[in-house]
Parts: sequence; C-alpha cells; structure tokens
Amino acid sequence: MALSHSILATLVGRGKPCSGYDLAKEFNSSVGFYWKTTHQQIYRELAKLESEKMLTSELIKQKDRPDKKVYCVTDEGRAHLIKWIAQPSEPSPIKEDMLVKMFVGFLVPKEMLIEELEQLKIIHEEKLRLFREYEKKFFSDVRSLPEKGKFRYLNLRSGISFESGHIKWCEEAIDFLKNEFE
Amino acid sequence: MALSHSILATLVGRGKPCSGYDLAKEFNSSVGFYWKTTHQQIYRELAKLESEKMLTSELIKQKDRPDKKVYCVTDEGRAHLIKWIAQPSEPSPIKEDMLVKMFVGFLVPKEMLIEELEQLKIIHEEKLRLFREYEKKFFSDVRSLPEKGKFRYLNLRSGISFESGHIKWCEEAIDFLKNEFE
DNA sequence: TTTATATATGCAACTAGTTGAATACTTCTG
DNA sequence: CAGAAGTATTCAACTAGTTGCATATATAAA
Repeated sequence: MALSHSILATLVGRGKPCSGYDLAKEFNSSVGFYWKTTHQQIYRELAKLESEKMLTSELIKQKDRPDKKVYCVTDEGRAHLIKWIAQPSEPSPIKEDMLVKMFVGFLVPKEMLIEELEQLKIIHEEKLRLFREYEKKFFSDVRSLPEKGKFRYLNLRSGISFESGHIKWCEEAIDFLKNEFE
Repeated sequence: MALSHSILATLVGRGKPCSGYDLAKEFNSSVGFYWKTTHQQIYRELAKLESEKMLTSELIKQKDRPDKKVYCVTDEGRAHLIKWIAQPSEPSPIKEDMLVKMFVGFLVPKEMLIEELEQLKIIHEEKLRLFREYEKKFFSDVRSLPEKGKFRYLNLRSGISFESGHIKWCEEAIDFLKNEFE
C-alpha cells in the first residue's frame, strides 16, 4: 500500500509546503485521477508521517482565514520515497464492480446491463474528454516541457489510454449483448 | 464495496454448494483476475453472510480429508445480489503504484524507471498471453456458448483489453523516457 | 522416514479506508 | 442580516483488507 507514498510524492511534486487542506484538494483533482481519498485520511496520514520524521510541520497564523499547518518533506522522507520507488511494484488489482455484475449477468435482463454499460461509458467518455482537454492545453508542445511536466504528461497519457480502453470495452460489450444472444 | 457481492456472485456462478476453500481457490484463478483476497477474509465474510441469512451452510464429513462446510445462496441472498446489480456502479479508483512513481520520476535516474516499466510490461504480457490462451481454448466459437459462458467471455475480453492497454502505455512511456528527455 | 503439498478452517492483531459529525472563521450573495 | 460557500482541522466509530499464526488430516515425493 502507498497512500503515505502518494502523499509524500504529492508534497515533493508541489515543491513547496502544503496544508492538509491543499493536499485534499489536489487529491480531488490531478492526483485524484489515480488515487481517491478523504480529507480525514490525509490529516491522519500527515500526523503519522510527521511522527515518523518523514515530514515537519509549521503552524501558519492567518488573519483572513483559519490558521493552518503546513508540511514539508524531510531528507529522511525524501530518501524513504526514493527507496520505495526503487522497489519493483506490482500492478494493482482491479475490483471493478461491473465485472462482478457481468459474471452473473444471466440473473438480470440484458437491457439492465446494457443501460449500466451505457452509463459507465458516458462517465469514461467524460473523463477522456477532460484529459484530452488537458493534453491540448498544457502538453501540446511536449519537447519544450520542463522535466516535471514530462512526467506528468506520461501520467496523463496513462489516463487517456485507460479511459479509451474502458470505452472500447463498453462498446464491445453493449454490441455483444445486443447481437450475440439469440 | 463489494467483496460480499463478489462472493455471492461466485457462489451463484458456480451453481453448486462451495466451501470457503473452494472459493479461495477460485479467487486466485478466474475471479481473481479482477478481485484478489485472502482465505481469511473469505471465511470471515462467509460467516457474516450466513448470519445475515444470505447463505446457508452444511457440514460435510469426509473420511479422506478434513471435514468441510459448504455454503448455498438463499433466495434472500439472490435477491440482494440482483438488487445490487440494478444499482449503477462507478468505475473503481486506480491506485497504480507506477503512476505515483512516475509523478515524482525526476527524483531517480531514468534508467530505474525504464527498468521498472519493462518489468511491469512483462507481467502484463504474461497475463495477456494467458487470457489469449483461454480465449482460444474455451471461446473460439462464441455463438455456440451457453449464456453463462457468454458473460464470462465478456469478462475475459475486458481483461484482454485492460492488459493490452497497459502494455501499450508501458511501451509509450519507455520510448518517451529514452527519446524525449534531452 | 522426513518433508512437502494439498485439503480445510479459524483467531488475533494490525493497517487502510469510509462515514458522519463537530468546530471555527471569513467572504460572498440575496 | 441571514444563509450559503469556502477555508481549515479533528474526533469517533465503523467497515474492509492484510499478516502471521495455529490446527488438523492425507497423500505423494525425496
């Protein structure tokens, strides 16, 4: 598991001190495309990482809004992250509800499955549309990007490939359900 | 979440009483391609499902091997499963370690990432090879399959699409790391 | 004969992740 | 001026999932 690594990575990626609130927001946008979580878990994990000396925190007093605590990655945290990167990682399990449903698809009318597949397809198409928009907006000239940007581009490409694959499968399954059952 | 649904689905899919041991084996082969778990969790979940009247159990005495407990899905369990299928499901989050690593890829030498990507690619290629073998062996004449078989075919197609997509992305990323960094 | 492998189930302790609520302050909108 | 929305943190209780251990029998291999 690696929520802690994900948090360390996000902090390192940002390159500047962040509050739990900032991280929670990031986890609902850029990073969130591959890692969902809640703000509670982030706050808890931050406290844990600090107790393990992976992070240091500083309390920032603010006049116009509530005070906040910003976190910085320590050298130890950075080293820990690099050590983790160096270890080979396995692909993550899938746990896709739709596949479980398909497995026992004979329990329900085909129309029900088709409708669900169509809804799923719409969700993936929407994500794909968003990713393609990002690609056009921020990554149209890949070669001129700074190093960090190139890595983010690769992540975005993964998202695009992933969503496209899902859409294709939805289409295949819908077509199959419509035509290959007598 | 849906481990319980996954267990119910597997039992219904099998169509005959199963022991926890049988299910654990199934979860490491066919179902396991989209859902990994441990035998402990299965036994616990089975006990829970039984207490909720979704399953009934029967103790089978065996001479040649240890006694076992086999489970059957009740009408209530079946209805519960169908109700779950009828609810729309969201795509599952990704949580792919490699993407987190890529996000902070600038921390390590590119060669390290390339090697990891190559190893990942091999894993996905091996899975794809296996899936294609299944496809050839059991699904070469799709039209003549019984209904259950057709749904399994769709699941297998999802696996094939998924693995192919991963392989393509690995290739793209390796190529990019080799050629698009000055 | 010892060892490994397969069958078969379960407890205890842990880590990870979710849900719901509470608190508190500020700015913007009606 | 009331209420909604945004900023900011935390507690408590729960569900889900992992790791390690314990137990028991039978067969096949070394």
